[in-house]
Amino acid sequence: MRNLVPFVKAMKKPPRADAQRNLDSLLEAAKAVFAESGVDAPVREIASRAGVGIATVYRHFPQRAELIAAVYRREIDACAAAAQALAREHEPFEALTRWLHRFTSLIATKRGLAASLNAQDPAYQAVPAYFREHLEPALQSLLGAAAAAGRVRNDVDAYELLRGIGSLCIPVSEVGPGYTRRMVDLLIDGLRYGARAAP
Amino acid sequence: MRNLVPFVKAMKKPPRADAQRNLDSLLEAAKAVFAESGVDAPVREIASRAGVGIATVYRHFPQRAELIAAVYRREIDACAAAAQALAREHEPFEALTRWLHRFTSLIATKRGLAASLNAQDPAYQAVPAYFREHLEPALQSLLGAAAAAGRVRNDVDAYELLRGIGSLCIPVSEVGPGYTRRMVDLLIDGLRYGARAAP
DNA sequence: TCAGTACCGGAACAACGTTCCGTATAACCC
DNA sequence: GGGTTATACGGAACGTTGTTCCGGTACTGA
Repeated sequence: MRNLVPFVKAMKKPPRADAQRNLDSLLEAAKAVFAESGVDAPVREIASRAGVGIATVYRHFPQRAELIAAVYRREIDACAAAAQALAREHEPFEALTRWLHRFTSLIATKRGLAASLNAQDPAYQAVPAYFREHLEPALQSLLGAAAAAGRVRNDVDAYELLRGIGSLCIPVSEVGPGYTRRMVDLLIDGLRYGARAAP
Repeated sequence: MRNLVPFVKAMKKPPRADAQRNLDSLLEAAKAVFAESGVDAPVREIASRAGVGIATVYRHFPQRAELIAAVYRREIDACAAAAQALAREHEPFEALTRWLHRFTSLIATKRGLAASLNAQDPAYQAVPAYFREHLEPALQSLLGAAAAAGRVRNDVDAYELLRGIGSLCIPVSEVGPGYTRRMVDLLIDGLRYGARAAP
């Protein structure tokens, strides 16, 4: 039988029951508050909705960005996972555009998420980091496949494209509905301009 | 001789000499502070640099956006004026791209300006308004000429393009130098995709 | 049941935008 | 030049946020 000591050492004690309860209601409250007031909602509002003190929020999430990432983790992971399915079911360019549109609505439908993704404030830095870590590989492969098929140019960096679309998802005043979609499509058409089949 | 009364009535009294002095040092101070700390710099910092009280700032510029617009008014106007010269000296598509790049650097080189251009806070609303009023007509004519020449598609709205580029100018972390330029060029290539000569 | 400690809540501090009001002074008239 | 008035001034004060600190609470394990 293998020596279990290293595993036992690596295991950390489970958190206290009340701490876990608080964490759960915190995530639930944050999700609700983010939905109705945007991700910049005051910490106090999230805390009071969760029925906990302010310090409890900071104890679990020293940086606001970690809370944001935790709330949207599932959706981000699902978006990343969708890339493989799309690649199987569609030809490369179609898969790419469908995924980019999915990514767009992931970001654009959460009020303030796009803005926080692009914020300079160091408290938000973990948000783009989480996005990069999970979504860049997904886009990378779709982009590579479409380029190999000669449907898009091959000189565009996946992460930069991710950030560019993220910027275009920031809501803007005085524009008609569908603005974000039109701009993202324009960027996608830019990908197609000058595409050449691989030699 | 024409009746001068309506004109006299329309003329407003010149401001008090000290008020004008304060306005001047305020603009100068704001320009300096914006350059070194970005356009989000605290009002107190601008006031103290100008040697005036906080209330004086608010008296002249009730909305922060008005101060921003006032500081950059000259550069915005110059950018608008450049459109005509470019249209004279270059063929339509070349004129369009040169102008878009000029617009890009106007925005991207002022720290925080792009972000304030896209902010949702109503206190910043006058910034996009000023940009729209002065720059949309300029872009409109360049875009129309390039579309008429069949060099770019004709289904893109000038104001939306302005806002899209504005969003892409928001600085982003973890990307290499030239990111903004690459994204703007990608958008421009999108304009070219599917262009048809006018019938 | 009881000790020890992990965890809690809210007061407290700092930074900022914004408003208010008593005071100072430039402009005008005589 | 001197007095009067409207204009403009400055900074204190208030409300809202992010963030930290600390005295107290209550869960866990024996």
